[in-house]
Order: sequence, then structure tokens, then C-alpha cells
Amino acid sequence: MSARKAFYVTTPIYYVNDAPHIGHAYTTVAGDVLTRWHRQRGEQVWYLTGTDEHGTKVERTAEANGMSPADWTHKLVHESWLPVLATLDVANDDFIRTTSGRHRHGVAVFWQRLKDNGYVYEDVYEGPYCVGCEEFKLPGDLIESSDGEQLCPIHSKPVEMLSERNWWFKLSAFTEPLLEHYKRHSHAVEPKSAYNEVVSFISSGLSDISMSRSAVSWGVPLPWDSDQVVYVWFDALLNYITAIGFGASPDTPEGERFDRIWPADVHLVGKDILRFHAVYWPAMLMAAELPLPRKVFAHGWLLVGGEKMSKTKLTGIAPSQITDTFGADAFRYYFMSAIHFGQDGSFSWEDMHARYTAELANGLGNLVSRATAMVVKYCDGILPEPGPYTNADRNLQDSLLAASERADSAMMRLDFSAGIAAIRGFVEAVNLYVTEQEPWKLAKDDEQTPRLHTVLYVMCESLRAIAVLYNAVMPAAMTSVWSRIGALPHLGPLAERDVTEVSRWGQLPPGALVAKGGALFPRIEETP
RNA sequence: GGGGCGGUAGCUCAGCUGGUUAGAGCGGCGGACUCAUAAUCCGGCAGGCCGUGGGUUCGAGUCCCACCCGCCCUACCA
Repeated sequence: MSARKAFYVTTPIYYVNDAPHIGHAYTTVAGDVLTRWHRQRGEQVWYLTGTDEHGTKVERTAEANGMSPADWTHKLVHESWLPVLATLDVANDDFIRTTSGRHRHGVAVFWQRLKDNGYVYEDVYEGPYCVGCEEFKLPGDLIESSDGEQLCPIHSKPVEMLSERNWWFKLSAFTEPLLEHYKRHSHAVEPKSAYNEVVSFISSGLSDISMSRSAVSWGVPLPWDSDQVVYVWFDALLNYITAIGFGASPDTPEGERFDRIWPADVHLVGKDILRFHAVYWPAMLMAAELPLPRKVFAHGWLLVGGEKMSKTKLTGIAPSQITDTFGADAFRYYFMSAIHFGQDGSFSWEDMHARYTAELANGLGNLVSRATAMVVKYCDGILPEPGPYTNADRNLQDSLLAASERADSAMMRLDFSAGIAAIRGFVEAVNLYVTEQEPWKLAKDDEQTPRLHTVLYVMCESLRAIAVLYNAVMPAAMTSVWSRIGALPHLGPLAERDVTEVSRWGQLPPGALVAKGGALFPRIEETP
């Protein structure tokens, strides 16, 4: 058992009141690709996702549906949120629910510690409150409706005036420490535009913030004041530590796990929740004397028809709408390759279909077909021994080395589209190689048999490398390739192959049994 | 109001510190080939007032100013 620090990646925990859409799926897939890649570098990895289940909105929806909040969230988690992970082929190590005992316990321990450390005090607050946002608004935040009513600018719904005796977190104490931290760690928030936004916000000075609610019952009670619950955001953020054992004593297995996994290496977040993760969260951790996350990465929006995807505009798309037609692998491939991670990206069915057809069906899928078909046809499905290599063969090996190095460096910096582009470039090089070497002509001349065998071997050995490189993105399809080229009995499970050794030539042994399967990515004629 | 980002071929986007005829992929057209999912490979073509209007410069998509449009952050007056 290794004591190495695990590479720890998190998604936001998703608010159960929403239906899962491709925006949620996008974040989750990104984390899955990232963690699968790191696992294939031989690293210890921990990948966490989960659900955020407390707050007034959930409480009211449950009530409207005639259920208790506990029953209501249980139903949503099991009918909507957990199935999405299976739909997308996500290999998370854990799934945290804020309603779970370990989380509620950890939250109580955490805030008690902050109170003991002197960062929590009592005060009265009066002001407009938006239930949709679950937060107090400043009068200046509000917009006025046509009939003079004060509305929340985000939800365009009337605010409620509340006067509360609350507990407050001394956020103001962390203005300078946070600035110092971000000055020292200029990559702790990415992309750069997000970093600049965060630093600029902190520079303008931080105000203390209310961390509890008295009018809400669906939440985690304060350990020292059972009339109040922890404000939902200051409950939710803690999932990143409660899930891995915070709150357990250090000599227990849970406590040891916390020490091995924390701090997070990457918090993946949408840019809408950047401030919570890059300002409030690190301040809370400082107050608790815990290490800070190494990176918060804010990705962009998925745009549909040029606008941010939205349920009210009927542009919200469920992941299954896409996977039912194209499959989970194509879903993962499309969103990771077509959109530069960190920027907004356009989704359209036309683009999805076009890239699927060109890059997966005609490009990669067809390459697998032609390689396996020829080994079956010319060599009875037994991978032949290669003869002497020519320049063409060596050039292809060189391009594999270059592609794998570029892919690794891109994946390490979360530039998924560049990583995939590097691998796709190698696939295209192999297709070109096949066309130029014309093995079907070599097959017609017995004297050319050694050369034919070399070409067929190069093709299959290339597929071996492609399967390893693409496994993080398309695990199911690449597992199929792994099996078709007969790699499994000789090389073991695909997921255990190290991406940093992928370019070492000659790993697939001659004699491997090659089989032709059905279309890896069948052509799809109709678009929904 | 202030700040930031984006507005480049039909579509999605590259174009660093200004320099010869502004690029890629996809789509469209032509050719080669037949192992393969009518796939692959090659070639050319098309076609873009590089958001608008000024300015600096021998020369600007690339710098400066103003403005228009989209989005984000932030502040706020009646």
C-alpha cells in the first residue's frame, strides 16, 4: 500500500432540484477523462462527485410534491443523478450526498472548529432575500419590475424581506492572506481570465458573510445553536473534505484517508460558481488551518444556438438524448475535443453528427475495420511477425512518439481538445500509411508476403497504442479495440497500460488473435 | 458607469511581440484507389470590406481612439 498523495479531483456537487443536463455531464466527463489519464500514468487517484441536497428550494419543492425533503432528494438522486454516471461511463471513486451522515458530521466539526478559532460571531441582518439564489441580496443588486416590485436580477422573481439573527464568518480577515496566496500561486485559479477576476474581486476588499440561516430547517444544524442551520453554500463546499474523511480522528482509516488525499489537486467548477470556490472556500480552509486546493479550474458554458443552454428556453438537453443516439464514448469524445476547455463552446446536433461521422466512424472506426479485416483475410486472424522496417514504418513510429508526448502534456494541463487532437493526428497518419503501403496489393504477390506481414503488424501495433491513448476518453470503445486486436491475454487490462510508455514499439506480440467485430462507431444517418 | 473577453471563409475556430498572395478542420466540387463503416488518400476550387468608422506607420486582422453587437465580472444614480 502506497502512502503517496493521491491526485484528487472533484466536480461540483450538483443541486438535486435541477434535472441533469449536458452542462453537468460536461463537467463530470472532464473530471473522468482527467482522472482516467492520471490513473494510466500510474498515479494514485481519487475522483469525487455528488449531490447538494439542502436548502429552502429543495424543501419547498418536496413539500409541493407532497413528500418529505429526505424522501424527495432520495428519489431524485436515485432516479436522476446516479443514473447519469452510468450513462456517461464515469468511474468516480466516491459519491457524496450532503444529506449523508458523514457529511453532516464533518460539517458540524468544521464549523465548531471555526467558531473555536474565533472566526464566527453572532449578528443581526435585515435585507432582501432571494429564495432562488438562497442568499441575501444588497438593495443595489435588485432590479425593479414594471409594477414597482423588487426582483432578484438572476431569477427575476420577487425577493422576500428577512430580518435574521445569524452567525457570521469573518471573511474580511482573509483579504490579505488570500491575495498573498494567489500572488504566490498564479496557477491556483485557471484559466487566466478567471484568476484575474478572482484577484480583482479580493483586492476590492472582502466583507464578512452570514453563514447560517434561522428560517430554514432543511440543513445541517449549528452544533452550538440548534435553531439555525448552516447556509447551504457553506455546507455544500465542505463535501470536498467530508467525503474523504474530515472529522474522523487521525488514527482511524477515515482519518488516514483524509491525510492521503487532501488537498484537492483540481476542483472543476463552472464559471458561475468560481467565487465560492476561489474566495470563500480557501478562506474557510485557512480559518480551519487546512491546506488549500492546488487548483480551481473554471470551465465555460455550453452554448446552444449561440446562447447559454437554458431550460426555460427549451435548450436544456439531457445527456441521454445524445448518448441514446451516439453512445457514451462519442458524447465524451465530442465535448472534450470540440470545445476548448475553459472557454464557452457551441453545441449543435449538426456539429455532433459531422464530427462523429468524420472523426469516429470514418476515421478511427474504419481504421479498426480495415486493419482487423485484413489480418483475418490474409493471415487467418493471427497477427504476423513483422519483417525489417522501412522508413515509412519508422516515420509512423516517430509520429506516435511525438503524438503521445503532446497528448500527455496537454492532458496534464487540462487541455483536452489539444490532447485529443494529438491522438487524432496519429490516427490520420496510420490511415495514410495504410493507403500508401497498399497491403491489398502486397497480398496478391507471394514474394511480398514478408512486407505484407510487416504492414499488418504496424497497423495493429498502432491500434494498440491508439487504444491506450484514447482509453481515458472512450473507455468502452477502446476496450473493444483491445479485445479485437487480441491484446488482452498478452498485455492485460487496457486501463492498466501506462500512457507514458505507449510509444515503446513492439508491445503487441505476433501470434495475437485478431478478430473482426461489428462497426466500432456505426454510421448514423438520421439526426434527432 | 467601470473592467474583462469575444465579434476572421457556409459552420466551428487558429492567427505570438505589426511585414511577402489571411489559414485549418468540416461542408461543397474534381481525381486516385478498393483492405475497409459508399470508407481511405490526393489535388485544386470556391470563398472572407478579418464587427463599423477614424488614426499611427513605408506597411495593420495584428497597435491607438470612438462606436455597434454578444457574454462575464463589478459599481450604482434617478
